[in-house]
Amino acid sequence: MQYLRIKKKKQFSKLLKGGKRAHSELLTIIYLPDNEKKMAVCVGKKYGKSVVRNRIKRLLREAYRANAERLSPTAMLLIPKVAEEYSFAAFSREIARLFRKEKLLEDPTAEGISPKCKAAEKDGV
RNA sequence: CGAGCGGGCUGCGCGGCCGCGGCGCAUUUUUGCGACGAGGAAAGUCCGGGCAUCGCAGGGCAGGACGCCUGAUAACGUCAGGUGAAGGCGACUUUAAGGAAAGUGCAACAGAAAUAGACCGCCGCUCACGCGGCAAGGGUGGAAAGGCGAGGUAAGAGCUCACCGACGGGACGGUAACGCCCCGUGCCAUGUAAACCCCGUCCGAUGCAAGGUUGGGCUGUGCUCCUAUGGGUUGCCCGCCCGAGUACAGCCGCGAAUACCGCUUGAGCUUGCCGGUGACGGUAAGCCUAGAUAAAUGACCGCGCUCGACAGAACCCGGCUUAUAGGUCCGCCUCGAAGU
RNA sequence: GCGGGAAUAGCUCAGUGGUAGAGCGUCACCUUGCCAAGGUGAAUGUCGCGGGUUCGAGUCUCGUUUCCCGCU
Repeated sequence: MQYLRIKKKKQFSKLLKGGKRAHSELLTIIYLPDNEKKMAVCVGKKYGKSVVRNRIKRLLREAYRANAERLSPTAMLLIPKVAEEYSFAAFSREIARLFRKEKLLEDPTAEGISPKCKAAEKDGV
């Protein structure tokens, strides 16, 4: 599953200015239609030490990757909320829910999620 | 068997599958394959270096750091071995440990008195008031003119003597710190130098966001400060150097907190041998072991167990300090109890 | 990443090594028919935390925690 990383300051300010926002209990996404799939993760110092911050970034990137299969070309910024614990299953479930809610999937008739997420949902974490 | 002391090692493992980072080789333009990919503290940024730029190839003042001795080292505030002191029955541990006889400051309260004296007291003279002698005892304090015993005395006092301590001199051992012995001096005088300070040793400043290359070139119009009351150079002084900053318009290549270099082969790691009590040094062979830049290690499944702590490289090394679930090993180590 | 600084009463700040203070706020009383203003009095600190030096640390010193600022 290919996607690009957002790196330039210009792209960030464009996204923050004109992007649409969607919230859930665990995270906020800011997105804007683009010609390619782009994403970035935003984890500042308030989340904890470097080990904790790295952990959050990895979990978010992996959760995005697992759900980005049928995503329409969109630039997206993922911002988690401060919590005691962070888990992949919860992030993945929330991202999938937000994508459906905001109708960002290319084929809206197919309600299917990746088998990985189904397993995660079964665990009910 | 119990309680300790000192020192070291390790920091979940195996397999499958999807994914990430740079590298190499193919493929030729985005894919495939391959090996590699965080730590003992990567942390705090407390010291010391390398490297780079600036200054100078000059000096002085100020400031800072360190401080028993010898050694190790590129260097250190680090390390090793030793000395003294303090603590512990002991194995052992801790130690910013020069100078108070260069000078200055401070020592609240209490206490008679804080570097200087006599409150209670003791003794002599006197009917008494009082005068004189004394510093043993009491009391205050962190500290009150070495300690303790004997002689001595009116009472006392190193006044005298023995022992211990202090100071001075000498011999011996040791590279030295120092140790030990002998002789002498009755002992002119508290503590604090992590108070100023003195003595000795060392230190130019700034830090990879250092710094370099590209980032256009040319032309025109200007503006600001200025040949010394300015600017730069280290906090200051002497000395030294002299131009600097910026706006607008035009043409071809259009990302600029960017791209590339610095950027990982180095006081490197492993093993053996040699020298040294040791830190460490020498030598031979082998090895290449992260290099990102909105910043790489994650998700899922299966198995095992003690159910996995502290924690993530950002120019690189040597230390220090702080955090750390546990597991495990070593020592003709120490103490206690019981038995032989 | 690199370099600086701060922490004292509820708040804003003082504080030579010797009993921790000021202003505002709080509480009680006086004044008033009542409130405000005014007056009188009182309470309030592990001096961020843990060692060390000292007879004695808010102060000196070492470590540590949290916060703030500067450098592109």
